[in-house]
Amino acid sequence: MVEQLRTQIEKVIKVNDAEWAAFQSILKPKQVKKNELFLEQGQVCRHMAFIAKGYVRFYFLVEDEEVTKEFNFENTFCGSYASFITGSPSRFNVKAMEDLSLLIFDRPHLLQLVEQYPAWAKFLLFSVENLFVRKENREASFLLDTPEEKYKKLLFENKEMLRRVPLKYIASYLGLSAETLSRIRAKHK
Amino acid sequence: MVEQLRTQIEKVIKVNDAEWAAFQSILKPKQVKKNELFLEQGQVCRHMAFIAKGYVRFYFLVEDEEVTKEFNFENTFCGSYASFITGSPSRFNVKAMEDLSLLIFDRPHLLQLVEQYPAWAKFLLFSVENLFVRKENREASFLLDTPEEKYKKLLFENKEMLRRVPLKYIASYLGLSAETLSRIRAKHK
DNA sequence: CGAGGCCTTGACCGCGGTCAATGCCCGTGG
DNA sequence: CCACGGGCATTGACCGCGGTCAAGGCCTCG
Repeated sequence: MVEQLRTQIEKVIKVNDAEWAAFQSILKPKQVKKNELFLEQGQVCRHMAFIAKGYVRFYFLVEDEEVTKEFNFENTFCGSYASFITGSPSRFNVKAMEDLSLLIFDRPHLLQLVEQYPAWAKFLLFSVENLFVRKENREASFLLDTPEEKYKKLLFENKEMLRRVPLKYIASYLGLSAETLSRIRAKHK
Repeated sequence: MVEQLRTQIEKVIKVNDAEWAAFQSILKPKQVKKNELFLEQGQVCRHMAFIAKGYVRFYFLVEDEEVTKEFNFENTFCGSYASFITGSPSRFNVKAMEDLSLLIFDRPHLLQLVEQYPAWAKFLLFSVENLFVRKENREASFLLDTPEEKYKKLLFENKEMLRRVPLKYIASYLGLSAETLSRIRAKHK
Protein backbone atom coordinates (compact mmCIF):
# COMPACT_ATOMS: atom_id res chain seq x y z
CA MET A 1 0.00 0.00 0.00
CA VAL A 2 2.82 2.39 0.85
CA GLU A 3 4.66 1.04 -2.19
CA GLN A 4 1.65 1.98 -4.25
CA LEU A 5 1.90 5.51 -2.92
CA ARG A 6 5.61 5.72 -3.56
CA THR A 7 5.09 4.61 -7.13
CA GLN A 8 2.60 7.42 -7.66
CA ILE A 9 4.86 10.00 -6.10
CA GLU A 10 7.84 9.00 -8.14
CA LYS A 11 5.89 9.76 -11.25
CA VAL A 12 6.17 13.38 -10.12
CA ILE A 13 9.48 13.73 -8.28
CA LYS A 14 12.46 11.60 -7.34
CA VAL A 15 12.64 10.81 -3.62
CA ASN A 16 15.56 9.17 -1.88
CA ASP A 17 15.17 6.66 0.91
CA ALA A 18 15.59 9.15 3.74
CA GLU A 19 12.93 11.41 2.30
CA TRP A 20 10.65 8.52 1.78
CA ALA A 21 11.15 7.18 5.29
CA ALA A 22 10.25 10.58 6.69
CA PHE A 23 7.03 10.71 4.74
CA GLN A 24 6.15 7.16 5.52
CA SER A 25 6.48 7.86 9.23
CA ILE A 26 3.63 10.35 9.20
CA LEU A 27 1.19 8.04 7.42
CA LYS A 28 -1.53 6.07 9.12
CA PRO A 29 -3.71 3.49 7.41
CA LYS A 30 -7.44 3.92 7.60
CA GLN A 31 -10.41 1.97 6.27
CA VAL A 32 -13.75 3.51 5.44
CA LYS A 33 -16.81 1.45 4.62
CA LYS A 34 -18.92 2.10 1.56
CA ASN A 35 -21.45 4.89 2.12
CA GLU A 36 -19.69 6.22 5.19
CA LEU A 37 -18.42 9.80 5.28
CA PHE A 38 -14.70 10.43 5.21
CA LEU A 39 -15.43 14.10 5.88
CA GLU A 40 -18.64 15.78 6.90
CA GLN A 41 -19.58 19.25 5.80
CA GLY A 42 -19.24 21.76 8.62
CA GLN A 43 -16.32 19.81 10.11
CA VAL A 44 -12.70 20.83 9.72
CA CYS A 45 -10.65 18.54 7.51
CA ARG A 46 -7.84 17.47 9.85
CA HIS A 47 -6.46 14.74 7.61
CA MET A 48 -5.82 14.38 3.94
CA ALA A 49 -5.73 10.88 2.52
CA PHE A 50 -4.13 8.93 -0.25
CA ILE A 51 -6.67 6.59 -1.80
CA ALA A 52 -5.14 3.17 -2.29
CA LYS A 53 -8.44 1.46 -3.09
CA GLY A 54 -11.99 2.61 -3.76
CA TYR A 55 -13.27 6.03 -4.67
CA VAL A 56 -15.07 8.96 -3.10
CA ARG A 57 -17.66 11.52 -4.04
CA PHE A 58 -17.57 15.15 -2.89
CA TYR A 59 -20.96 16.77 -2.58
CA PHE A 60 -22.79 19.71 -1.09
CA LEU A 61 -25.87 18.92 0.94
CA VAL A 62 -28.28 21.81 0.61
CA GLU A 63 -31.79 21.38 2.03
CA ASP A 64 -31.56 17.62 1.57
CA GLU A 65 -30.53 17.99 -2.03
CA GLU A 66 -27.14 16.54 -2.92
CA VAL A 67 -25.01 18.41 -5.44
CA THR A 68 -21.91 16.56 -6.52
CA LYS A 69 -18.79 18.57 -7.11
CA GLU A 70 -16.04 16.00 -7.62
CA PHE A 71 -14.92 12.39 -7.60
CA ASN A 72 -11.56 11.05 -6.54
CA PHE A 73 -10.32 7.63 -7.50
CA GLU A 74 -7.43 5.35 -6.60
CA ASN A 75 -3.97 6.88 -6.54
CA THR A 76 -5.13 10.41 -5.84
CA PHE A 77 -5.46 12.37 -2.62
CA CYS A 78 -8.75 13.22 -1.02
CA GLY A 79 -10.17 15.55 1.57
CA SER A 80 -11.08 19.23 1.56
CA TYR A 81 -7.76 20.87 0.88
CA ALA A 82 -9.28 24.31 1.43
CA SER A 83 -10.44 23.31 4.89
CA PHE A 84 -7.19 21.47 5.56
CA ILE A 85 -5.04 24.55 5.00
CA THR A 86 -7.31 27.25 6.38
CA GLY A 87 -8.78 25.35 9.29
CA SER A 88 -12.24 26.57 8.32
CA PRO A 89 -15.11 24.10 8.12
CA SER A 90 -15.56 22.10 4.95
CA ARG A 91 -18.38 23.20 2.69
CA PHE A 92 -18.99 19.68 1.43
CA ASN A 93 -19.17 16.00 2.36
CA VAL A 94 -16.75 13.35 1.19
CA LYS A 95 -18.39 9.96 1.01
CA ALA A 96 -16.98 6.52 0.27
CA MET A 97 -18.62 5.16 -2.86
CA GLU A 98 -16.84 1.85 -2.31
CA ASP A 99 -14.91 0.44 0.64
CA LEU A 100 -11.80 2.57 0.99
CA SER A 101 -8.20 1.80 1.88
CA LEU A 102 -6.54 5.06 2.80
CA LEU A 103 -3.26 6.41 4.05
CA ILE A 104 -3.94 9.54 6.07
CA PHE A 105 -1.73 12.31 7.41
CA ASP A 106 -2.39 15.55 9.28
CA ARG A 107 -1.28 19.12 8.77
CA PRO A 108 1.25 19.54 11.59
CA HIS A 109 3.19 16.53 10.37
CA LEU A 110 2.96 17.63 6.77
CA LEU A 111 4.26 21.12 7.57
CA GLN A 112 7.14 19.62 9.50
CA LEU A 113 7.97 17.39 6.56
CA VAL A 114 7.83 20.29 4.14
CA GLU A 115 10.08 22.40 6.36
CA GLN A 116 12.72 19.71 6.57
CA TYR A 117 12.72 18.32 3.05
CA PRO A 118 12.76 20.56 -0.01
CA ALA A 119 11.71 17.55 -2.06
CA TRP A 120 8.43 17.36 -0.17
CA ALA A 121 7.92 21.08 -0.42
CA LYS A 122 8.27 20.72 -4.15
CA PHE A 123 5.90 17.78 -4.25
CA LEU A 124 3.30 19.69 -2.30
CA LEU A 125 3.61 22.66 -4.63
CA PHE A 126 3.21 20.44 -7.69
CA SER A 127 0.19 18.82 -6.15
CA VAL A 128 -1.54 22.09 -5.41
CA GLU A 129 -0.68 23.43 -8.85
CA ASN A 130 -2.33 20.37 -10.27
CA LEU A 131 -5.44 20.95 -8.17
CA PHE A 132 -5.57 24.50 -9.44
CA VAL A 133 -5.19 23.60 -13.09
CA ARG A 134 -7.99 21.08 -12.82
CA LYS A 135 -10.33 23.57 -11.21
CA GLU A 136 -9.48 26.14 -13.84
CA ASN A 137 -10.35 23.67 -16.59
CA ARG A 138 -13.60 22.95 -14.86
CA GLU A 139 -14.32 26.68 -14.72
CA ALA A 140 -13.71 26.88 -18.48
CA SER A 141 -16.08 24.00 -19.01
CA PHE A 142 -18.85 25.70 -17.03
CA LEU A 143 -18.41 28.86 -19.07
CA LEU A 144 -17.93 27.39 -22.51
CA ASP A 145 -19.40 23.92 -22.85
CA THR A 146 -22.96 22.91 -23.59
CA PRO A 147 -24.37 19.96 -21.64
CA GLU A 148 -23.76 17.80 -24.66
CA GLU A 149 -20.13 18.84 -24.94
CA LYS A 150 -19.56 18.17 -21.26
CA TYR A 151 -20.84 14.65 -21.69
CA LYS A 152 -18.79 14.02 -24.80
CA LYS A 153 -15.65 15.13 -23.05
CA LEU A 154 -16.27 12.66 -20.27
CA LEU A 155 -16.75 10.04 -22.91
CA PHE A 156 -13.32 10.74 -24.39
CA GLU A 157 -11.32 11.77 -21.37
CA ASN A 158 -12.96 10.04 -18.46
CA LYS A 159 -14.35 6.68 -19.46
CA GLU A 160 -13.27 5.40 -16.04
CA MET A 161 -15.72 7.72 -14.35
CA LEU A 162 -18.60 6.71 -16.59
CA ARG A 163 -17.94 3.05 -15.89
CA ARG A 164 -17.91 3.31 -12.14
CA VAL A 165 -20.15 6.19 -11.11
CA PRO A 166 -23.97 6.02 -11.11
CA LEU A 167 -25.27 8.38 -13.76
CA LYS A 168 -27.32 10.50 -11.40
CA TYR A 169 -24.13 11.62 -9.68
CA ILE A 170 -22.43 12.33 -12.97
CA ALA A 171 -25.41 14.42 -14.03
CA SER A 172 -25.15 16.44 -10.84
CA TYR A 173 -21.41 16.81 -11.30
CA LEU A 174 -22.02 18.27 -14.75
CA GLY A 175 -24.68 20.62 -13.40
CA LEU A 176 -27.52 18.72 -15.08
CA SER A 177 -30.60 16.83 -13.98
CA ALA A 178 -30.49 13.06 -14.30
CA GLU A 179 -33.24 13.28 -16.91
CA THR A 180 -31.30 15.65 -19.12
CA LEU A 181 -28.20 13.49 -19.01
CA SER A 182 -30.30 10.48 -19.86
CA ARG A 183 -31.69 12.26 -22.93
CA ILE A 184 -28.26 13.29 -24.09
CA ARG A 185 -27.12 9.70 -23.84
CA ALA A 186 -30.18 8.49 -25.76
CA LYS A 187 -29.31 10.85 -28.59
CA HIS A 188 -25.73 9.61 -28.77
CA LYS A 189 -26.45 5.91 -28.81
CA MET B 1 6.00 50.49 -6.94
CA VAL B 2 8.30 47.80 -5.53
CA GLU B 3 7.42 49.08 -2.07
CA GLN B 4 3.78 48.53 -2.96
CA LEU B 5 4.59 44.95 -3.84
CA ARG B 6 6.57 44.39 -0.67
CA THR B 7 3.69 45.70 1.40
CA GLN B 8 1.36 43.18 -0.21
CA ILE B 9 3.77 40.32 0.29
CA GLU B 10 4.35 41.11 3.93
CA LYS B 11 0.66 40.67 4.53
CA VAL B 12 1.35 37.01 3.81
CA ILE B 13 4.88 36.27 5.01
CA LYS B 14 7.75 38.04 6.68
CA VAL B 15 10.70 38.66 4.36
CA ASN B 16 14.11 39.92 5.42
CA ASP B 17 16.15 42.33 3.36
CA ALA B 18 18.29 39.71 1.67
CA GLU B 19 15.23 37.77 0.57
CA TRP B 20 13.60 40.90 -0.63
CA ALA B 21 16.66 42.03 -2.57
CA ALA B 22 16.78 38.68 -4.32
CA PHE B 23 13.18 38.94 -5.40
CA GLN B 24 13.51 42.53 -6.43
CA SER B 25 16.42 41.66 -8.70
CA ILE B 26 14.24 39.45 -10.91
CA LEU B 27 11.52 42.06 -11.41
CA LYS B 28 11.16 44.23 -14.47
CA PRO B 29 8.69 47.08 -14.81
CA LYS B 30 6.29 47.01 -17.71
CA GLN B 31 3.54 49.30 -18.92
CA VAL B 32 0.55 48.14 -20.92
CA LYS B 33 -1.90 50.54 -22.52
CA LYS B 34 -5.61 50.22 -22.07
CA ASN B 35 -7.17 47.67 -24.44
CA GLU B 36 -3.86 46.04 -25.26
CA LEU B 37 -3.29 42.35 -24.54
CA PHE B 38 -0.92 41.35 -21.77
CA LEU B 39 -1.28 37.76 -22.92
CA GLU B 40 -2.82 36.34 -26.07
CA GLN B 41 -4.59 33.04 -26.17
CA GLY B 42 -2.52 30.39 -27.92
CA GLN B 43 0.71 31.98 -26.68
CA VAL B 44 2.73 30.62 -23.79
CA CYS B 45 2.68 32.79 -20.69
CA ARG B 46 6.40 33.47 -20.14
CA HIS B 47 5.92 36.15 -17.50
CA MET B 48 3.67 36.60 -14.55
CA ALA B 49 3.02 40.13 -13.37
CA PHE B 50 2.22 42.03 -10.22
CA ILE B 51 -0.40 44.66 -10.95
CA ALA B 52 0.59 47.93 -9.34
CA LYS B 53 -2.03 49.98 -11.16
CA GLY B 54 -5.00 49.24 -13.39
CA TYR B 55 -6.85 46.00 -13.87
CA VAL B 56 -7.18 43.19 -16.38
CA ARG B 57 -9.84 40.95 -17.80
CA PHE B 58 -9.28 37.27 -18.66
CA TYR B 59 -11.47 35.98 -21.46
CA PHE B 60 -11.86 33.19 -23.94
CA LEU B 61 -12.34 34.18 -27.55
CA VAL B 62 -14.47 31.54 -29.23
CA GLU B 63 -15.73 32.27 -32.76
CA ASP B 64 -15.56 36.00 -32.12
CA GLU B 65 -17.57 35.69 -28.95
CA GLU B 66 -15.82 36.84 -25.78
CA VAL B 67 -16.44 34.87 -22.60
CA THR B 68 -14.99 36.46 -19.50
CA LYS B 69 -13.55 34.19 -16.85
CA GLU B 70 -11.84 36.48 -14.39
CA PHE B 71 -10.75 39.97 -13.41
CA ASN B 72 -7.59 40.92 -11.59
CA PHE B 73 -7.14 44.24 -9.87
CA GLU B 74 -4.34 46.17 -8.23
CA ASN B 75 -2.13 44.30 -5.79
CA THR B 76 -2.71 40.90 -7.27
CA PHE B 77 -0.75 38.84 -9.78
CA CYS B 78 -1.84 38.26 -13.32
CA GLY B 79 -1.10 35.95 -16.22
CA SER B 80 -2.07 32.39 -17.02
CA TYR B 81 -0.51 30.46 -14.19
CA ALA B 82 -1.45 27.17 -15.85
CA SER B 83 0.43 28.14 -18.98
CA PHE B 84 3.27 29.61 -16.95
CA ILE B 85 3.98 26.36 -15.12
CA THR B 86 3.23 23.85 -17.83
CA GLY B 87 4.57 25.77 -20.81
CA SER B 88 1.45 24.94 -22.76
CA PRO B 89 -0.38 27.68 -24.65
CA SER B 90 -2.82 29.85 -22.75
CA ARG B 91 -6.47 29.13 -23.36
CA PHE B 92 -7.48 32.75 -22.82
CA ASN B 93 -6.56 36.37 -23.41
CA VAL B 94 -5.54 38.82 -20.72
CA LYS B 95 -6.45 42.36 -21.66
CA ALA B 96 -5.73 45.68 -19.97
CA MET B 97 -9.01 47.33 -19.02
CA GLU B 98 -7.09 50.42 -17.92
CA ASP B 99 -3.49 51.50 -18.41
CA LEU B 100 -1.36 49.07 -16.43
CA SER B 101 1.76 49.42 -14.34
CA LEU B 102 3.25 45.99 -13.89
CA LEU B 103 6.22 44.26 -12.36
CA ILE B 104 6.96 41.15 -14.36
CA PHE B 105 9.15 38.11 -13.76
CA ASP B 106 9.79 34.88 -15.64
CA ARG B 107 9.79 31.24 -14.65
CA PRO B 108 13.53 30.44 -14.69
CA HIS B 109 14.22 33.30 -12.30
CA LEU B 110 11.31 32.37 -10.10
CA LEU B 111 12.42 28.75 -9.83
CA GLN B 112 15.91 29.87 -8.93
CA LEU B 113 14.49 32.13 -6.24
CA VAL B 114 12.35 29.37 -4.86
CA GLU B 115 15.29 26.96 -4.77
CA GLN B 116 17.46 29.36 -2.84
CA TYR B 117 14.99 30.89 -0.40
CA PRO B 118 12.52 28.78 1.57
CA ALA B 119 10.61 31.97 2.31
CA TRP B 120 9.84 32.41 -1.37
CA ALA B 121 8.96 28.76 -1.75
CA LYS B 122 6.47 29.24 1.03
CA PHE B 123 5.10 32.40 -0.52
CA LEU B 124 4.61 30.67 -3.85
CA LEU B 125 2.82 27.79 -2.18
CA PHE B 126 0.50 30.17 -0.32
CA SER B 127 -0.21 32.02 -3.53
CA VAL B 128 -1.14 28.90 -5.44
CA GLU B 129 -3.23 27.64 -2.55
CA ASN B 130 -5.08 30.89 -2.67
CA LEU B 131 -5.67 30.54 -6.41
CA PHE B 132 -7.03 27.07 -5.81
CA VAL B 133 -9.40 28.10 -3.03
CA ARG B 134 -10.82 30.87 -5.17
CA LYS B 135 -11.42 28.54 -8.09
CA GLU B 136 -13.05 26.03 -5.82
CA ASN B 137 -15.41 28.68 -4.50
CA ARG B 138 -16.25 29.64 -8.04
CA GLU B 139 -16.97 26.01 -8.82
CA ALA B 140 -19.36 25.90 -5.87
CA SER B 141 -21.07 29.02 -7.13
CA PHE B 142 -21.61 27.50 -10.58
CA LEU B 143 -23.14 24.41 -9.03
CA LEU B 144 -25.22 25.97 -6.29
CA ASP B 145 -26.11 29.58 -6.99
CA THR B 146 -28.93 30.95 -9.09
CA PRO B 147 -28.15 33.94 -11.32
CA GLU B 148 -29.77 36.17 -8.74
CA GLU B 149 -27.65 34.80 -5.91
CA LYS B 150 -24.50 35.25 -7.94
CA TYR B 151 -25.32 38.88 -8.44
CA LYS B 152 -26.19 39.45 -4.81
CA LYS B 153 -22.90 37.97 -3.71
CA LEU B 154 -21.03 40.38 -5.94
CA LEU B 155 -23.06 43.15 -4.40
CA PHE B 156 -21.94 42.17 -0.92
CA GLU B 157 -18.46 40.83 -1.49
CA ASN B 158 -17.25 42.60 -4.58
CA LYS B 159 -18.59 46.11 -4.81
CA GLU B 160 -15.23 47.13 -6.24
CA MET B 161 -15.82 45.00 -9.27
CA LEU B 162 -19.30 46.37 -9.88
CA ARG B 163 -18.00 49.92 -9.70
CA ARG B 164 -15.23 49.50 -12.19
CA VAL B 165 -16.23 46.82 -14.66
CA PRO B 166 -18.76 47.34 -17.48
CA LEU B 167 -21.80 45.22 -16.77
CA LYS B 168 -21.62 43.23 -19.95
CA TYR B 169 -18.34 41.72 -18.80
CA ILE B 170 -19.71 40.99 -15.36
CA ALA B 171 -22.67 39.25 -16.96
CA SER B 172 -20.34 37.08 -19.00
CA TYR B 173 -18.22 36.36 -15.93
CA LEU B 174 -21.32 35.11 -14.14
CA GLY B 175 -22.32 32.98 -17.11
CA LEU B 176 -25.27 35.21 -18.00
CA SER B 177 -26.33 37.33 -20.93
CA ALA B 178 -26.14 41.09 -20.46
CA GLU B 179 -29.94 41.24 -20.74
CA THR B 180 -30.50 38.78 -17.93
CA LEU B 181 -28.14 40.62 -15.62
CA SER B 182 -29.90 43.84 -16.46
CA ARG B 183 -33.26 42.35 -15.52
CA ILE B 184 -31.94 41.04 -12.24
CA ARG B 185 -30.66 44.49 -11.41
CA ALA B 186 -33.99 46.05 -12.34
CA LYS B 187 -35.74 43.74 -9.89
CA HIS B 188 -33.36 44.65 -7.07
CA LYS B 189 -33.55 48.37 -7.40
C1' DC C 1 -40.49 -13.08 -4.71
C1' DG C 2 -40.92 -8.53 -3.25
C1' DA C 3 -38.79 -3.92 -2.41
C1' DG C 4 -36.09 -0.31 -3.52
C1' DG C 5 -32.80 2.16 -6.28
C1' DC C 6 -31.52 3.63 -10.74
C1' DC C 7 -32.37 4.86 -15.40
C1' DT C 8 -35.40 6.13 -18.85
C1' DT C 9 -39.35 8.37 -21.13
C1' DG C 10 -43.22 11.54 -21.59
C1' DA C 11 -45.73 15.89 -20.68
C1' DC C 12 -45.46 20.38 -19.19
C1' DC C 13 -43.60 24.86 -18.25
C1' DG C 14 -40.66 28.55 -16.83
C1' DC C 15 -36.11 30.61 -16.84
C1' DG C 16 -32.92 32.68 -19.38
C1' DG C 17 -31.01 33.33 -24.22
C1' DT C 18 -31.60 35.79 -28.62
C1' DC C 19 -32.97 39.47 -31.49
C1' DA C 20 -34.35 44.06 -32.08
C1' DA C 21 -35.37 48.72 -30.75
C1' DT C 22 -34.64 52.58 -27.74
C1' DG C 23 -32.41 55.58 -24.58
C1' DC C 24 -28.40 57.34 -22.40
C1' DC C 25 -23.82 58.88 -21.80
C1' DC C 26 -19.63 60.52 -23.40
C1' DG C 27 -15.89 61.73 -26.47
C1' DT C 28 -14.83 63.89 -30.82
C1' DG C 29 -14.91 67.10 -34.43
C1' DG C 30 -17.26 70.69 -37.11
C1' DC D 1 -20.91 74.96 -27.98
C1' DC D 2 -23.64 71.87 -30.20
C1' DA D 3 -24.22 67.83 -33.42
C1' DC D 4 -23.13 63.47 -34.33
C1' DG D 5 -21.69 58.65 -33.57
C1' DG D 6 -20.61 54.70 -31.00
C1' DG D 7 -20.67 51.85 -27.05
C1' DC D 8 -23.30 50.40 -23.19
C1' DA D 9 -27.48 49.43 -20.57
C1' DT D 10 -32.14 48.62 -20.65
C1' DT D 11 -36.61 46.86 -22.17
C1' DG D 12 -39.88 44.10 -24.85
C1' DA D 13 -41.28 40.02 -27.57
C1' DC D 14 -40.40 35.53 -28.58
C1' DC D 15 -38.83 30.85 -28.07
C1' DG D 16 -36.24 26.77 -26.98
C1' DC D 17 -33.46 24.28 -23.70
C1' DG D 18 -33.40 22.01 -19.72
C1' DG D 19 -35.74 21.43 -15.06
C1' DT D 20 -39.64 19.29 -12.66
C1' DC D 21 -43.06 15.95 -11.91
C1' DA D 22 -44.87 11.54 -12.71
C1' DA D 23 -44.95 6.92 -14.41
C1' DG D 24 -42.90 2.69 -15.97
C1' DG D 25 -39.20 -0.78 -16.59
C1' DC D 26 -35.18 -3.08 -15.11
C1' DC D 27 -31.78 -4.74 -12.13
C1' DT D 28 -29.87 -6.10 -7.65
C1' DC D 29 -30.21 -7.70 -3.29
C1' DG D 30 -32.37 -9.21 0.86
